[in-house]
Amino acid sequence: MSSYYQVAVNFPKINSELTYKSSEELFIGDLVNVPLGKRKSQGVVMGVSSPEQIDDVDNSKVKELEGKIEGSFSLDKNELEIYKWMSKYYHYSLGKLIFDSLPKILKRPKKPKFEDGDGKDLPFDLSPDQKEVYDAIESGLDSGFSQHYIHGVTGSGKSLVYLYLIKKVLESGRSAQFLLPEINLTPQFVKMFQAYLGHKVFSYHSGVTPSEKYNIWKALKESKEPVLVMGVRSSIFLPIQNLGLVVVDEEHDNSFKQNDRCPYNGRDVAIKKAQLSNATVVLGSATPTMENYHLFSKGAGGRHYYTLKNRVGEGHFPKLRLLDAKNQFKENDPAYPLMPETLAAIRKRLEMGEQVLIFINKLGYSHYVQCRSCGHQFMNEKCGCENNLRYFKRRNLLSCAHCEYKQPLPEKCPDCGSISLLNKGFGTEKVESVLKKEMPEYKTERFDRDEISTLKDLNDKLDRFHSKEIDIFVGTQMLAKGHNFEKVNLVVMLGVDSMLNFSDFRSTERMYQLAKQVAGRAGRYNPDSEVLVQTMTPEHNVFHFIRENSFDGFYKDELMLRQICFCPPYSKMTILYFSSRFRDRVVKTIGEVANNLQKVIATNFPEVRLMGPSPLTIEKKANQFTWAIMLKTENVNQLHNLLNTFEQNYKSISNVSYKIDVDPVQIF
DNA sequence: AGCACGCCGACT
DNA sequence: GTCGGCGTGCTC
Repeated sequence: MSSYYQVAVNFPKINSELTYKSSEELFIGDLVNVPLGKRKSQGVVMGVSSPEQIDDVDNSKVKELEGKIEGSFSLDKNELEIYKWMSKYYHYSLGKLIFDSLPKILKRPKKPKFEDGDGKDLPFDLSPDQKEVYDAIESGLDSGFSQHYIHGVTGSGKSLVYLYLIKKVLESGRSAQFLLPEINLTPQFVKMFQAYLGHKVFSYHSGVTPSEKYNIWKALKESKEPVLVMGVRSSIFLPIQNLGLVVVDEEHDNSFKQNDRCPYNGRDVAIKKAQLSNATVVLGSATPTMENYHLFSKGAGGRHYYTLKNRVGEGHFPKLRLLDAKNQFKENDPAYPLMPETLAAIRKRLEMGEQVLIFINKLGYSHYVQCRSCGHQFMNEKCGCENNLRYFKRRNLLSCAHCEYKQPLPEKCPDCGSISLLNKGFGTEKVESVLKKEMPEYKTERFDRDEISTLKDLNDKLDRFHSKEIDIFVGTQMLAKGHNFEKVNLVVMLGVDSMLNFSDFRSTERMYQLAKQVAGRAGRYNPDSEVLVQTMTPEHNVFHFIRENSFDGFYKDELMLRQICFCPPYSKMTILYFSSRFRDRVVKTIGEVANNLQKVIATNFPEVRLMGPSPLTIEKKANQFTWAIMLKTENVNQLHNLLNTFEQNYKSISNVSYKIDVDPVQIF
């Protein structure tokens, strides 16, 4: 006799379980092949029932499933729980979420090779500050779920506190998970942890091959001994047994947010996972997100908050110097975008035998190219995105930031034939070329994605900088994270105005975080180190708080603004996106959806506010037009119920597809 | 998301 | 007659 099974199917639009029958005995969590319409798909067994329990589906429609997936293993209760929570919270198909998150199931994986840690004695004692934080967290390690935040300035030794806590947890026989951004997960960092822990340490990131990922998965499922998993966002799905501690370092980092497929935030999933496992969770950052600072510093819901205010040893904080860049440049100024004071400051440092870092959050030579006589802007029709093409001079390419489109820069304007083309805006490549011209006696090189594509490139560049073969690094955010440069006491920030003008409610927060990170790169050993910022708005409040080194002041000021605009942490936010190849269809559909939602809100969910619809800043990307509706509320239940109502009633007319982004990080 | 089905215009 | 372009509907 065959049994009936409720299966979560790997299919985007199906977020309810489908019923199949099978003569083979299956269990909850088994991964199976299933027929779906005229095709085959995969699924996860979520429930088992006998024939008489099946009343909600026409019995003749129930199909036979095709058995377990070869080489697969079953998901345990903990794994299913976190996936189910995510599926509900992010309004995303459970089956698709699971199959997107699992490693590729291999029939013939390579032989695994895992090494135990060395278990050396810990090299340094904790400082009194660090010890205090450690003791407070350690005392709760055995008493179930608890949440902690370590707000520690760059160089305050957060990592050492993590290391001590992880060691303690492993010695008590439980496992630990350490989540961090890709850029901080260097082999050296992993080796450091491996050296002082007497247990297995798994490292999980984009460089790990599918075969190794599969083996780590399998090893964790079978392992009973305590392990440490150090990994990026996706490592949150690894089935770590007997989890006692979850650490999320650089909690504010945007790389924890996934943007394609299910748009989850790995940091928030990590907190939920710790809760479901009765584990301790520790978040850490030098620049907390407004949301978490608000929750933790108030001690909401029994959360704990600690600060580490001092740099270890003789550490110093660099001073902030602002240069007003208003009306500073004439067209074709040879030093553009570097002001005379900036050049002088750089030269002075170099003459003292120091090195200099320059940050620009933009790649390339110019932001866009414009014809001087007719004003034509280069945004080729062949590129399916409605925005200007960025210019890369060395490769002589106009390239799109949103798709793969590239073309050589034409000799003359396609509209009027003029050969006078103007570069507007600047990026790392432009600044590099200006410095090479202005200071040929010093060696300037770039540190960005354009120049560095492999780990080897990265290490080579860093080695050459550390050995003083290079005097000036011109880089993007790549340079702002994690590195420590002894001979650098001047960092210059350019192009920050485009960051501050951006119409995202988090733009000031991001400016503050970036400036703090950048400051953290320099001046640990020198009392007169400085961060020099060229800006059109030196009077902006954010600079005042950076200069005063007052994060409390900044957060207080910013919280007030968030309250006024009813933005997180004072509201919960969700964005609904609608896309189609045809603009009129998106506009029509989203208009109808907004009207219907307003009606449902008025009758059932009065605490939800709807804004829009409005087009994205770049309305057309890769030949798809996208518009959005924003929802804000303090009432999380009403928001989720409204989204459920929408999903049940939405019928895709003329192929307009939608995407739900709960807790968005990027706004349009 | 894909894939089949079916409707319609343009072709041998 | 029939090829193919694309709008519509469905997945236990």
